[in-house]
Amino acid sequence: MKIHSFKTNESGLNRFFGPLEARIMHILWNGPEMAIKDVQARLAKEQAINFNTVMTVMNRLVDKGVLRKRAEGRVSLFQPTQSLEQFLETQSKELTNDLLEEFGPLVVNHMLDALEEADPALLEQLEQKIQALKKER
Amino acid sequence: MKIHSFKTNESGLNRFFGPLEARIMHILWNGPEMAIKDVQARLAKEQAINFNTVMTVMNRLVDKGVLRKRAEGRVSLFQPTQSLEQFLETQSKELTNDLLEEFGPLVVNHMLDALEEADPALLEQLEQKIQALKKER
DNA sequence: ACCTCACACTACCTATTGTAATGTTCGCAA
DNA sequence: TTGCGAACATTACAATAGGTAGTGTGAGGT
Repeated sequence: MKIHSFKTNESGLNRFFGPLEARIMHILWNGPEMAIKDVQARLAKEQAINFNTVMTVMNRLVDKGVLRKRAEGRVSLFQPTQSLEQFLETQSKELTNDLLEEFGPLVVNHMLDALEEADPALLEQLEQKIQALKKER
Repeated sequence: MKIHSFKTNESGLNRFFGPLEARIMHILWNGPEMAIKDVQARLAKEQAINFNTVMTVMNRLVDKGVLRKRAEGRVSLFQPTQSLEQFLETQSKELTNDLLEEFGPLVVNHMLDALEEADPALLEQLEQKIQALKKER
């Protein structure tokens, strides 16, 4: 399984995951390989949460292919299959492709408007990349 | 209500709607204001479908704000609140904004790669738009 | 007065996500 | 040796979204 929906009304990891899933991924991405208990302990700092709840969700994340489970003696250790950077890289690439595929020229227009508003420096970056590409040919 | 998820594993209208919803929107976008019965008739050409099923889904689309319902005597006539062009415009703009907001510079890189593969002509369009923007300032 | 047709209301099914009780297994300690 | 406890597995229930459809209601024409 994989991520197959990008939520437009959320932000950050919540765009790809449910709220609990997102918190779990956040923890695993900002720490070492962990057991369920460890993750639960972290989550419990904010508010009480049942061990089994965490386990179920973590196992679902394994099913989805975003976490890897490894048996270490009697406990299972979990870690993301991709680094956060890789994940964002993959997702943004996929989304960008999808967007172009779906909307083509329409997106090119919005791109610049959005780019300008968001961060004019990105416009520079864009232009330089275009120049670089042209030289290649 | 509004559209709040973009499905990466689908294509076309199915990225924004469920399969039946998408077929209904497709019909309404490619024809005049219609009654449920009319839509059902169109759908039924492909395969039998219950009138009430169509009604329920169409009413949900009204709740979501993508269809407008208007009473004409005893029947209700439906039509999209936006043209397909407007809808795609809105969606692509929103998605583009979201993408930039979420990923910033990361997207700028993918954008060009994707653009080149998809359609090098778009690259030209992009460059020209950048030039135009620079002149403005 | 009643029948029909369009619409409303309600409900059930599947999938996803959050939640958690119950069941199982196995090492270690008494 | 027995049995407790920790970790995992299994199962299930709730909510939401979407597809499906039965039953209820109301108004117009006959």
